[in-house]
Amino acid sequence: MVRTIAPYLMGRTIVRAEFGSPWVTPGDRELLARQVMSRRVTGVRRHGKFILVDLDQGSLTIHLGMTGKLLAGAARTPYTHGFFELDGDAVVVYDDVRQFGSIEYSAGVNPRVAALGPDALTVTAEEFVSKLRSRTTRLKPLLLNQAFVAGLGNIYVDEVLFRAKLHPLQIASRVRMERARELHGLMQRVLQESIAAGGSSISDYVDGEGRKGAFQERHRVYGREGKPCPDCTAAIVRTVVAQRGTHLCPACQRRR
DNA sequence: ATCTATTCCTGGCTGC
DNA sequence: TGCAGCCAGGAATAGA
Repeated sequence: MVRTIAPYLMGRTIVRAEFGSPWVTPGDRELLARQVMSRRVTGVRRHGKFILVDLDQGSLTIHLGMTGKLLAGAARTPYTHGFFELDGDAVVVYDDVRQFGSIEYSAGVNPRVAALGPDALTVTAEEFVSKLRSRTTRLKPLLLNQAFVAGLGNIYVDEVLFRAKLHPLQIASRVRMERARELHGLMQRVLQESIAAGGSSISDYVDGEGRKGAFQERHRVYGREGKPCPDCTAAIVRTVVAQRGTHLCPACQRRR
């Protein structure tokens, strides 16, 4: 999303902003509009799942939640909860059917971003391995924990654990050093492959220009319950771990 | 520190 | 065809 929306925001000045949903933008929405009005976008970055739009004063922190989208040049819909008009007649809207996303302005570092762990794409193997092996919790909830590593969601945790041949309920501290190192490498590889494929469009996700991704076609376990494991042909199983649908190959990912 | 259940919202799908 | 019930890429929170 950041890669496709950045060209539409970078260097431009916000000339008008409107916000609608009290869920996406709690508090005073007119104040928020005034805070971003006439501000120039000096950077569009990401940390984990948070999109950081740096302004010449302060910054916007955007989380897409489950169904949020930033769309360039799109018309408003009943699901448009944020509207940005920029100089040069550019328009960027924030659409969000379920309204689990958020748009926040902060003068300094957003506190929710400050609480995040290192980004999954850039954390070093050394840091990842040592942090992982210091925790006594199970792998899946740990990898979903944004304060541990920021950026993995439910799809990618399942996909990464499958590729690493690790069971989602395995205790993190009991993963051997070498396996933890492999897990780190696979985590970054899967994320990079997905980004290159435009992401996973299960139902709603599209990029800043409205294009669907293709990585869902390369999922090996997520959403493939009952289908053959790509590695051993056993049937993929769906269970629930940490209240989240969890997909795994019971033969390849032995619990230990 | 870790785990569980619950909550926010809407739409799509399944089964009766 | 209609409707109830359940499920969904997230994350905060309360209580154990």
